[in-house]
Amino acid sequence: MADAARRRPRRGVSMADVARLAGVSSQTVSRVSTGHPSVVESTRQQVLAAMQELGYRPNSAARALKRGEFRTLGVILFTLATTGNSRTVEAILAQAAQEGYAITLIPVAMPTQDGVLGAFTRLGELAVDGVVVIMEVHLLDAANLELPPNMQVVVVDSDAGERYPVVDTDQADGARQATRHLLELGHETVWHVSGPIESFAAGRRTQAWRETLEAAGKTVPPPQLGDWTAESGYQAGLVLAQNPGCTAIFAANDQMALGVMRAFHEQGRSIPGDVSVVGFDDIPDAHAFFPPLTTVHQDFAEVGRRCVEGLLRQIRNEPGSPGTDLVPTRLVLRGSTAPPRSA
Amino acid sequence: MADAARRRPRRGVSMADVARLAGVSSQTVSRVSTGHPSVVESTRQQVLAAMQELGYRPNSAARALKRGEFRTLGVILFTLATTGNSRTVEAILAQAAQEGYAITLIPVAMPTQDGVLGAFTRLGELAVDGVVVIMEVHLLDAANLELPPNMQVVVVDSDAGERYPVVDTDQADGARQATRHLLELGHETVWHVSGPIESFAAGRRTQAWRETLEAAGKTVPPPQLGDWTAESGYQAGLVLAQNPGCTAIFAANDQMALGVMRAFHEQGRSIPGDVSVVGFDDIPDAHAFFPPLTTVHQDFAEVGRRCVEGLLRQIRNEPGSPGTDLVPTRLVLRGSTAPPRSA
DNA sequence: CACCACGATGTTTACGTTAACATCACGATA
DNA sequence: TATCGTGATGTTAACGTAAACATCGTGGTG
Repeated sequence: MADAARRRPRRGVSMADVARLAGVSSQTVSRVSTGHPSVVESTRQQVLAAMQELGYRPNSAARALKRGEFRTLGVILFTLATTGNSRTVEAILAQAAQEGYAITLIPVAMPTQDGVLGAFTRLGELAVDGVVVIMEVHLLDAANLELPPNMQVVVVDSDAGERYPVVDTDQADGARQATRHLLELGHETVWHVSGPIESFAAGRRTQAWRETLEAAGKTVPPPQLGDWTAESGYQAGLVLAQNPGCTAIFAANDQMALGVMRAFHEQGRSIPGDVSVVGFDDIPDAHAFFPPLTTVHQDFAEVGRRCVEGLLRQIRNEPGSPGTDLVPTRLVLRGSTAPPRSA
Repeated sequence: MADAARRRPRRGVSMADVARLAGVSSQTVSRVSTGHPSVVESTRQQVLAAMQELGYRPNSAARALKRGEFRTLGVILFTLATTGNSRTVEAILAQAAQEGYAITLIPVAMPTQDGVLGAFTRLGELAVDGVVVIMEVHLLDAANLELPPNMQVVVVDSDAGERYPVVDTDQADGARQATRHLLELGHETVWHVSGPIESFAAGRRTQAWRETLEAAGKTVPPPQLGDWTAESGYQAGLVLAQNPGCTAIFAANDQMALGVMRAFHEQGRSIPGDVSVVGFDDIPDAHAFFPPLTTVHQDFAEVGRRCVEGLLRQIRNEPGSPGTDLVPTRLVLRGSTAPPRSA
């Protein structure tokens, strides 16, 4: 065990070491390492053998220094705990890997915990060629962090369209589809459990819900304010369950819909018999809820794909389409919605 | 808009540029940049002003090359889609940030998609000082990927204790607590919905469930095989619901428990009246399930903390405790369990 | 047979930073 | 006043790689 530490050389094996052993120049080693064509097969084999023997690994710092690029993208976020964030990151990860890029996660502590970031206070030191910001840009400002100048940026879920290219799910259209679906089933109006006010996505969903009701000439009930958690949905559900006139609910995400449904179950109200519920996100569990949840499907994979493509386009200095890039949503019909009893 | 591209210099601003503008040597710029004490205040201000004006950002590749370390840890995983993985990553992220380390995510495509990884075929090129492997090490082997020699490694959720340091939740104890709880409530025996066979964690949970039943002299019903998804839990639930003797179920994770409960609800069987259900993980939504789920709480934050600490200890060549580091679990009692009707 | 083209390989240099050492000015001390 | 120490700043070199250029040998062509 103790020799494990001893065995580890302070510095790694370099091209020069490999070159010496293989009896070639280090440039030839470099050529083998990068797959350059003009190396004769016999030489290549010698070099590969030497690499193997010494356990050579290219030093990516030196490589990045020489090439002027890291082949790494940063992702700035508050948390991975929300389904939306982790799925977006996963999609970005997949797409970036395909393009030969690595992903570095950059957590931003909330303003209240400032200083926790330690060495990362200065975003500028990051070894990345560009960043995807998965949060409200103004929250970044609030956290007293400034995106470095000359840094390529794409923003998700934000109103930063003026300042940066934005990729986002078509929040408004999704909310519109959800609300219309409930109206078309014959419900008098649709009640709403919203996300937190500081979220741009939540704001857009609420706004589209309101506009859809108004356009249909329906009354607009006061929205219940939630915070994305199932618990907040439960609390909202307890309030709504008091109201016998409430027969249709649009929750701004699936977790809150889950909480709402629990509240109604506990009150002995049936879903969708007494009340219809629609969510937003289409998390993997949504179809296993009781009843399976009708919800707005977000195409996170597509969001991730467009983020990476947009960012790489900027990095490669290719012409890009600025402005907001909207990824369409679609309503997935399941068992949590039905016409009202009276209909 | 077009000038945004033009404005961007091909190469960044270097210390030499700052030094020239500030009228000092680049070494002094370096000292300011790294916060070295022996720089007189007036000089410091000049340098800072020059940095500001030129938009200087230190080049971390050069820095890493010089220092011989990246201040970055890699996390190797298949997916972020499972709650366990994303929460573990989040915890690792938080702890690493506190230590001044960045996190690079390294997705490993399944063997069937080999080649997709492109530039990452050779794990060795990664710009990391060490890696956390969140997967079965033998699966890494199957994917034809080899951990580079001389790379510092910590493994989560694996049986690799012989080859690498391992940090893991105490799977066995959690499963034991869950099973015992149901037996103590008076149930004849406990049925089980397991995770996929290739998962070490799933195997340990199943094994501990079986041993607990045997130790109590109970019959061991055949486990239902799931794959962590709510859908597979639902399928298992449909099977178990056929069996009137089944009054207590231990599902290997919360999502499958969710599916199981839906199956029982659909059959008109009440929970916990007719059947008690226990999950594993304690995902945030678990207390919003209907009914709120009794489950085994995993301390992901602690797992992440110990991973990072263990890895940094290795990197810093400090004496570490090898072997498997088990993080305790605890059973959280909620509304999905009760004594059997007959009791 | 002289010359040239081309492919394989070697040599030089620069990427941006920082450790180590060198220098310099200034004030304290004998 | 000569000397020395101290703290601020400058100079040099090296980290590992790869682009650019240089060299060498071989085979083809007029």
